[in-house]
Amino acid sequence: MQKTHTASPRFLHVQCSDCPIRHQAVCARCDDDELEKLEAIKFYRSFEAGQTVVWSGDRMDYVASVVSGIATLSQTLEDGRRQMVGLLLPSDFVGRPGRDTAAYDVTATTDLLMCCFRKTAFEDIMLTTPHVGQRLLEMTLDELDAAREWMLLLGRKTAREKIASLIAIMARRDAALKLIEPEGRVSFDLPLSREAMSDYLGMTLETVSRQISALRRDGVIEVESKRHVTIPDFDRLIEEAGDDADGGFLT
Amino acid sequence: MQKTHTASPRFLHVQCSDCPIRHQAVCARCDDDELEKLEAIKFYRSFEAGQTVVWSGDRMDYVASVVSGIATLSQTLEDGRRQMVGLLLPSDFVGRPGRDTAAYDVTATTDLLMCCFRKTAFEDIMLTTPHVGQRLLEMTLDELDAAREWMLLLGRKTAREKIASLIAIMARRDAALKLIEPEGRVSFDLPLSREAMSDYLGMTLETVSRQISALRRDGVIEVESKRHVTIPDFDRLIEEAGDDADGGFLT
DNA sequence: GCATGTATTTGATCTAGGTCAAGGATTTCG
DNA sequence: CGAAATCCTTGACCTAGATCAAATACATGC
Repeated sequence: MQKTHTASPRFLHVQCSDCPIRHQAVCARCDDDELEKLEAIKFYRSFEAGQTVVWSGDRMDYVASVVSGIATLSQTLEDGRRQMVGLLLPSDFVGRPGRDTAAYDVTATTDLLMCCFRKTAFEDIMLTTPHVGQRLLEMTLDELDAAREWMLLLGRKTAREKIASLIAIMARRDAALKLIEPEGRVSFDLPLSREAMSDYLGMTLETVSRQISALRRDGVIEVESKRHVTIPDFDRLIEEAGDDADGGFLT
Repeated sequence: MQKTHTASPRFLHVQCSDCPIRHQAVCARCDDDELEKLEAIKFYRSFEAGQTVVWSGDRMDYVASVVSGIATLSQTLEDGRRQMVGLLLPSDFVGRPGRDTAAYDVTATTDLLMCCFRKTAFEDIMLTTPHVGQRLLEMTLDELDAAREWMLLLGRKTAREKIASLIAIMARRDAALKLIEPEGRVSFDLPLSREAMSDYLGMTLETVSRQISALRRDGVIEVESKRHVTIPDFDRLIEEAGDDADGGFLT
């Protein structure tokens, strides 16, 4: 499943970490000329943990890429039930060319730095620079795959499987950013609060907490502090996640 | 939310129904020259209701667009739990340029006719014809939005809301194909079996059946035969679906 | 150090929806 | 027409996870 698409956005991010503009996966294939054009229309915005970047329905006249920190996309029912529908880690892209209002609430989960491009100017660049559009298509298709894996999780997995899946996803993405292969023991910080996890998984935060405790009791994970976990045996975790062999590129 | 992207794939389908090749939303903006190139690499495939088009992981060396009938994309856990992750109605697109194996099981729910394009040839056309890629990006972004609305449904809606949502979605898509606005009374055939609905909604077919009965008892829908329903008051249905005002372009 | 506030864990209970099982209703095919 | 196969409905019961409530950890500012 993953073999064919050569590079994931995260990976590109790491690859080019010495050059600020190349942090933007979307322009990974740009030459210096093109980067200059992008440079001209870019600006940075930063947010504190907990701040809202935009509300669903608000005008959003830029597209952006996460430089550091974590943001979430979520949807809400009028009575307040909330479902996360996107998790943005460094190098992930937000915003939709061709649409001028945000479709989801975008929230900074940690302190967040985003590199933004004015939308209309970005659209112009897309017209003259086909590979930016092509790259965006690849990224969107990856996101669609992730969303569909996520749908399987939401619709059919048990609470325990959901938690195991999420921990595996976070471990993998963390490892990807660090360029460490997830072999054997893996140790990392959970970037999400219990509440955020519950929004991600479509369950309550109490159930999240209980299942984490259960996985700890059963030796699937070790919990050093509330936020720091170690996975003694990654394969065991994957098994608990109920995933198909190859398992997720869930964003 | 919907205002900005000008034309949905379904709409294009209807608009161009006199020209077979234009059934393919992806080439809606092609000129005659370009259509000719597409014509050269296209072929048709048909399937009977219940047949599998491809299994997840199988080689798939074409991309395709549904001409008539209905297909589903679904994912399965090893123990057989199944989640539908895509519903393909006429004019919808399947397949991913740049990937050579199917990521999901594709199944014909009804008799199905697909218009296929050899993948490598299609990719070549994409390189020389930017607007095909652009159109594909638009369509993919629409699908991603649909997937995310679907995630909200799977993660947070009650059984009753799920059924109401699904009926609303099917009614809307049916209406879109017929170019009839869903005002007042709407009457149509459910294109899915109870089991397929349960795969869509992440619940059991018994619960699907019970909730349909409940909505009938409460006068939200009228059920003429197992498969034919009438919606006396569309707004009432939307309210039952728990949706935000604007409500779904759920595929 | 102490008060205040927020995040997390854990317990006790309840319920929506799953599971198991039995009947109807429709279609298909002889 | 009747047998067989599907598909759908309904009932009785049970469990995973929600809900309500309390206790515990961990910060932060004073």
